[in-house]
Amino acid sequence: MQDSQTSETTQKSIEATIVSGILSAKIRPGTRLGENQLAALFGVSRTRVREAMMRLETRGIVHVSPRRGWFVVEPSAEDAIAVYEARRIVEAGLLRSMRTLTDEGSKALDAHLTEERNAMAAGDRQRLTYLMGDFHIRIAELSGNAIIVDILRDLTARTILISMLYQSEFHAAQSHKGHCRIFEAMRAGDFVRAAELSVEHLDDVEMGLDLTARPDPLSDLRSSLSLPPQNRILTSQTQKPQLQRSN
Amino acid sequence: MQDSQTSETTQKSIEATIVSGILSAKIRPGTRLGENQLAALFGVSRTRVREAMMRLETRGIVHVSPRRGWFVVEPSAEDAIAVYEARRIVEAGLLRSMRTLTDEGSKALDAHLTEERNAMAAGDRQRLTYLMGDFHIRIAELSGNAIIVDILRDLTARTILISMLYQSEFHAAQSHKGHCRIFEAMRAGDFVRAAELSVEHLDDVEMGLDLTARPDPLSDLRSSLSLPPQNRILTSQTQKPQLQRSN
DNA sequence: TCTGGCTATCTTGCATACAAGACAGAAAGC
DNA sequence: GCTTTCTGTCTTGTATGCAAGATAGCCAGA
Repeated sequence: MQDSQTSETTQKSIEATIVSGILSAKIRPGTRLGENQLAALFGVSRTRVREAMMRLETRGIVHVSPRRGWFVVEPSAEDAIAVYEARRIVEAGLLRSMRTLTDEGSKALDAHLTEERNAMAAGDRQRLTYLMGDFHIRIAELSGNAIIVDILRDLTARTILISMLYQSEFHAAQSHKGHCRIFEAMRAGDFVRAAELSVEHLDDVEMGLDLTARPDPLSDLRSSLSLPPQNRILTSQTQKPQLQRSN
Repeated sequence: MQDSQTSETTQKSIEATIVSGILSAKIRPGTRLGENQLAALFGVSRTRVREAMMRLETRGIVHVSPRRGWFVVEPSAEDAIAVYEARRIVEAGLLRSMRTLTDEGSKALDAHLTEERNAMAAGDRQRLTYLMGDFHIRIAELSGNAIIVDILRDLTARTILISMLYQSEFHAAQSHKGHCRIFEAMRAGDFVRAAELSVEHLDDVEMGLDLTARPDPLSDLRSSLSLPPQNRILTSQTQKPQLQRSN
């Protein structure tokens, strides 16, 4: 039992480790995830690493370039827009569907916002990045709907990758304020307002991105030669072939 | 190129074949999907079948019972409720986020509704099931956001599995009417109304389910012995161990 | 010096072999 | 007859081996 526990855990733990690495901004977009490397790291064979990679691929977090390797996705500008749009849709829909905020829920969010303040005070940027994303996941958890939680977790992971690529400076205080306002509205029972604030908040963050910054150093050349864009439009399954590494 | 095309296609085609089989109600919940069977069917080795199964598992469509086999999920009553809730959240959020309905979009939906009418007239229930689900996917496609489309496709697949388990009779005419009303509102540019109608429509369909019908013939015994419920609550990743087959 | 091609090496793609659990059905004991 | 145990078969779990593409670096030739 100990053994099967361990091996079952190992299986999903590769996946979970990578996702949480991204959520806490420890893994950058474009990072190469070699099957052999990970296999050695986790003490398993390539087979299981591959399984984890395939699962992450369907979650839109990782991408394989045939016979070159697995890479953490580098969302294009179009991807970034789509991810923010999807988040607005899901989060606004979620908040509008809520009817009450339980006491525990209120406490959980309150504690979370305190953590945000602490991390800001400590200047712990990695932790801050994690918390800023986690706020939205926590809201999803309040709904008790695991499907929505999963969807938002994956979208949040991608959001963090996006901000690592396109966010020049980190307006933590602003985001924190946005979170506080959403929480206020929720506590007041005004979920429609909370939904509106959530959309505004996501808009704010999106506006703070510099989507002209290119993760692909060839994109200007490409466009001046009027070649087709690197990514086909927003296909979450089919990702672009990576033509460059990030370092 | 022909070759690589073919092999690349094969890879995703197992996945796509199964999903479309479910969407058109040709594959029932609880169906066993043996690795060897599928491997023979598609003319590939178990390895690739397994990859497809893993992907389908992360999409919540398939489930593995250790050393027993892969099965199409049989959503529990709780799962069913969660799926409908998630759909209400996403679809309402989606419709509210829309600003215009293009001419092509209008034509596409109109054509779709005609197809629904035709299928009703022809009494083609399988096709009707497919179309009833596809309507919602088409709406998502109008948004041009592939992330939302993927999410709704998977949720729709699960919805169809749910209706195969819990829907005693099929109120096609009623659903069709609901779709028409949503389309009317959209064409009138009233997306808020469309969102409301969409929620109502999903409520209607959910109400038409008999969630006391048991996919698990042991559940009454289980509850009379006051054992813990078969499924932990709504964990989309961790599915229940199947204790029975459907035939 | 620059260009083109060759080769060595590293990567994933895929199939296969073997391990080990689950189950059904027979056989044995009561 | 009923229960229990055992064993053969079928399933997935996992590692490994080999094929084949991609890449980088070297070397030769202009």
